[in-house]
Amino acid sequence: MPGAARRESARENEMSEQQTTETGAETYDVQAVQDKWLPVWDQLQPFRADDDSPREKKYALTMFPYPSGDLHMGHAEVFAIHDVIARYWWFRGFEVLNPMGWDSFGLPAENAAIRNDEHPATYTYANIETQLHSMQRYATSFDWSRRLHTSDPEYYRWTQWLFLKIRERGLAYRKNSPVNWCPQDQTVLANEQVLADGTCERCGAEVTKRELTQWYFKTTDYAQELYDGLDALQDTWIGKVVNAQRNWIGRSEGAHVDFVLDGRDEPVTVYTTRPDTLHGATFMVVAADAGLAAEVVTDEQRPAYEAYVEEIRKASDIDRLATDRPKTGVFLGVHATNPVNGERIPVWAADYVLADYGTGAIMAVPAHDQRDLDFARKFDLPVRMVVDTGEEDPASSYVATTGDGTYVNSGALDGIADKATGIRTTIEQLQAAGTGEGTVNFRLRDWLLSRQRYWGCPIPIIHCEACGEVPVPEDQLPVELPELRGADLKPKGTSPLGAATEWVEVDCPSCGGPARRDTDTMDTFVDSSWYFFRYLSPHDDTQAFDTALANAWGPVDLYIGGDEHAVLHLLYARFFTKVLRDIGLIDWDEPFSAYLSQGKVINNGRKMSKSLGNGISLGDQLDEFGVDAVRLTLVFASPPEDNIDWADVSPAGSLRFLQRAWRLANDVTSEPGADVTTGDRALRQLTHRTVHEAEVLVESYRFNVVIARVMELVNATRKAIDSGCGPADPAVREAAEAVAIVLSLVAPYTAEEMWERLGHRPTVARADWPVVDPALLVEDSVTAIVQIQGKVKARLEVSPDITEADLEALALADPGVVAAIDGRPVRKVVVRAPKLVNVVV
RNA sequence: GCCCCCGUAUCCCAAUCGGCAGAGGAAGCCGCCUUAAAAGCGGCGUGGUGUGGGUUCGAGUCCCACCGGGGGCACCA
Repeated sequence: MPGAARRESARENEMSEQQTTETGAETYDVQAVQDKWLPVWDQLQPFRADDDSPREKKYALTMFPYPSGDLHMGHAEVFAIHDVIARYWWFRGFEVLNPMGWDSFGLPAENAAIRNDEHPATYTYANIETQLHSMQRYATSFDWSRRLHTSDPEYYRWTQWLFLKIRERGLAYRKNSPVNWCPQDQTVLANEQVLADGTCERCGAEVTKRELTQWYFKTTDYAQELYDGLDALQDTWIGKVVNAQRNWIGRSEGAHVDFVLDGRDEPVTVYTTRPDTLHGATFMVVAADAGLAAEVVTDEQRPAYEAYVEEIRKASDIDRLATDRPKTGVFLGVHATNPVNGERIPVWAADYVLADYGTGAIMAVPAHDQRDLDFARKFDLPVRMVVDTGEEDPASSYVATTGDGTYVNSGALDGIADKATGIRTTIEQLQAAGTGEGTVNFRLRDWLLSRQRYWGCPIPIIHCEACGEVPVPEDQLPVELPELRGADLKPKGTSPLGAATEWVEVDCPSCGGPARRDTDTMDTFVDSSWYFFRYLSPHDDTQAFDTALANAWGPVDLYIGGDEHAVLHLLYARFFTKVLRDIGLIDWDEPFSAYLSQGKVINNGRKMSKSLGNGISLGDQLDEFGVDAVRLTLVFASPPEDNIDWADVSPAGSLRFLQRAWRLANDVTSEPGADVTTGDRALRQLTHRTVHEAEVLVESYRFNVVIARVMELVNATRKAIDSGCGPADPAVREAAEAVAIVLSLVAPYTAEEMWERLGHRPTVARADWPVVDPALLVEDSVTAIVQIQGKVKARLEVSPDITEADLEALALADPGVVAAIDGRPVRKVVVRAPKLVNVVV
């Protein structure tokens, strides 16, 4: 048992730390320092945000956790990173809103309740208390007065209210459609919750399809704005997240083209990104599972069509998602007319055309689209090249050509050699003829939010046979969950709420007749799409949040979280924000001005997992090395967005450093307030440079480098004490105080202890950030390098404000340089005073 | 297949505007301390920046191609 062995050795360390060394020097007792300061901070409450403060406001936000068990290494990392920023903002004079809460609805609690025959709240709230305790011990700077839980009726009352507001705007609707169904969890999943291999992201079961009537939010109404908004976030959000959102929204430009179908009044509209290849359309394909196919199929072909639909229904999602599987399809017996050349082309149904993308129908141009070409080969349909790219004719090569080329067989386009012109010309033609138009299409679908589970926010709708969907009146909110527990919650394909008869059966609020409550609950992503508004006034029982407060504090200045939410949660929160703006509740457009994602904590190159037996227990690490050393290790290991391999880092080394820093405070012998201007200049310069760099580095999230700089200062101060200006020099005090203050961003216990030993009152967290003296940032002299052909040949100590002419003269007079030039004619001299001279010969 | 990001020492990682490749840590090695070991303290930097081109007085940094790794999207028309 390595864990037990580690705890054993930790206990031995503690015992030895309580003794003093033979020289009488005290040793740093990690646990005692932690026990000492936690209650002091608890009393001082240094991080409570005041809404009425005259200071400039900052909103620091970290994704709130789901309460499953205790905190783990991943939480420890994100809280450590987040705390650097939050504490830094306080130091720099901002009033900082730094709240924390729990995303406390969700499946694990429900599963635990079934397993243990209890209520999901039991598991949920017990874990919240455990995590709260751990977060406090971890010395996070959260303002606990703003704590919230999304599973509290006081919270979900307003989730329901927002749902009704969104519905009033026509942005929530029900529709019957095939949806992703997880047979394991017995619930519907959003597209986002189905992995690329067709399995459930939560339980790994193979996802199937079901026809159900479900609630949706119209995220597609905001597709363009959600896409365009990313431009403004390009520089302040971590790049990969912006890229992931762009890919997810999937904007494409193309055209709608109308094809008249034999015997049908309404033309069929197809979506294409290549309207310029319209002359090469040799057949049309409609999605086999769309209503259109069933409608237009001829009686003669209907049996074949129905057999085909039956066949593809049986295919699993995994089969469907394999990109290299052979094309299948069936002829529908009808023909369509190509609007640009009047040609009649056959209409087929196939499953490679998706019902819910574009119009669910395509024009097939086999010469210039590989999928269409594969289909054409399979069913022996004609292939007509209309863009001559110089490559072999796709009709014989079986390789579709997609590049630029010269148009052929394309009427008015013939001879044009530019794709953009071809597309534009065709769209103009179509528009003039009234048979098509340029359009923009998105991959993004509407957000399916119904879940057939218990432990979530009830949907505040009553279904009445006479009145239809009736919203629960606002004064009757919240619609609280009925008391269900244990076996009542077992998945059975319909929502467990349906079994709570007394709860379900209600009088219609509109007509008073018998009616039934909606028995689904909302996707928990709804809860987390607006929690950052609720933090502004979490106890307000008159409104979801206060508009004035939202406009004062918002948007969030920096949001930190995991990559796993790069698309879903962040996109939904952006959607909610835009809707709330349109409702008139806020006056800004984007919820998170900056976004930083933290990497994962892994071990030995692999994700930590029970099955691999490579898990690292946060609790064990904290017991062995202390909170500060673990926090320091996590922040120092790498830039925040990189993964941290616990096998590559050294919490023992972190602890060693903290002890060295702590010892500085003990060694300082000058009094607080000593006149620093008389202190050792070299050390003072380093101190001021370190503080200045810390500012720049924190603001650019390079926290690992901040720590390296503090380590440098600690090393230099140690040297100054032992073999330099000595412990009484005020510069040593200045350095040690700067170390304590900067270090408090990441190691609050050690910093607090140092601060006290330096003769100050707690808390260092609210001490004055050192004022950087610009005069001390200027070097007394700098080393100028002299290069010949870019190779360093000499170094010169010069004044930092030397002129270019003086530096050049000095360089060319240097004996080493003269020797290196060796009499060759100087062709050019590049001077960058005061650092460099490059002589070209 | 399309789109993003990253390759620096044994390892984790630094390197404002293109300007001396090395700040910090880990490991290792050498000392000091110790009866000894561990811990502690002090010291030592070993590669020329994945590869090949290009631009430039000068490239880790900019451009192109390729290789390797990671991520997003994907029968999305």
